[in-house]
Amino acid sequence: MAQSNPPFMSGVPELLLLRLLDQSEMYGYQLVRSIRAATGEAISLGEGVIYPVLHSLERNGSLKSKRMAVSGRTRVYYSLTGKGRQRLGKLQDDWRRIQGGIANALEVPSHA
Amino acid sequence: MAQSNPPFMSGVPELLLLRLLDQSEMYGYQLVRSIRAATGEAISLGEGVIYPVLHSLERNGSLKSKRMAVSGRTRVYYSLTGKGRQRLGKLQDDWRRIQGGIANALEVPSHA
DNA sequence: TTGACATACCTTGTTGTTCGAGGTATCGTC
DNA sequence: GACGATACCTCGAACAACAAGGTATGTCAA
Repeated sequence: MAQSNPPFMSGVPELLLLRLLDQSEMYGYQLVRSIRAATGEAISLGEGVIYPVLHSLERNGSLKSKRMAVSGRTRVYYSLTGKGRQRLGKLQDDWRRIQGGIANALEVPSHA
Repeated sequence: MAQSNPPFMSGVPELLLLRLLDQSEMYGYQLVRSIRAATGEAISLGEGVIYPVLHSLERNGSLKSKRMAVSGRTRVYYSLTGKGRQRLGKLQDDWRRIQGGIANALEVPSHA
């Protein structure tokens, strides 16, 4: 990971993408902005992250895409497949487990 | 990351180590078990993760160590330095930001 | 006494994946 | 006709988590 955003980001782009696309189909450039909005500006992912993840998700059958021309520009809309929904479910479970585990570890009375 | 355990683990070993060592000094092998306990069995890190992180944290001045012989075996006890406490603070902030951002994204009324 | 298991330390190589920087092209507008 | 926004894309670097493997000592039971 060439982080510039701090750590804790592994798996996050995939989770966010699947989650947003489960709500409505979207195209890449739109997802870049939606992620900022959906996370309350807490997380910002560049196009250099979004597109590769989108492609690999499509390659492994979690997403399907359709190209559409909108006022001269081409957009590639992505939506979830059954496999994608399954993958989303698994990632959400994993996330909750890790998140809960860390919450446990952090909530213990502080040393200071 | 060679994940086999699921994703979402980047930065987590460092955070957990610093957090536990902020509460009391401990040695590596003990930390392996403490992490399982502190996270309610949600997170389990092998020695192959713990020791390298411990070493790199010591190298960069976040931890200091002292060797102690206990009933024939050598233990290396680690404790936080000022820099380590600072690092812990930063990581906790980062974690809370990411965690909050994802919570936002996930809590939106589900599609289904 | 030997075998197994827990304790306790360690290193190596693989592998994925995030990220910034860079690249193309169209549209609107000033 | 230049600029910024829209919209797609690729490449290489850096990092770090992980499994597997390696050493050695203590304890306990068969």
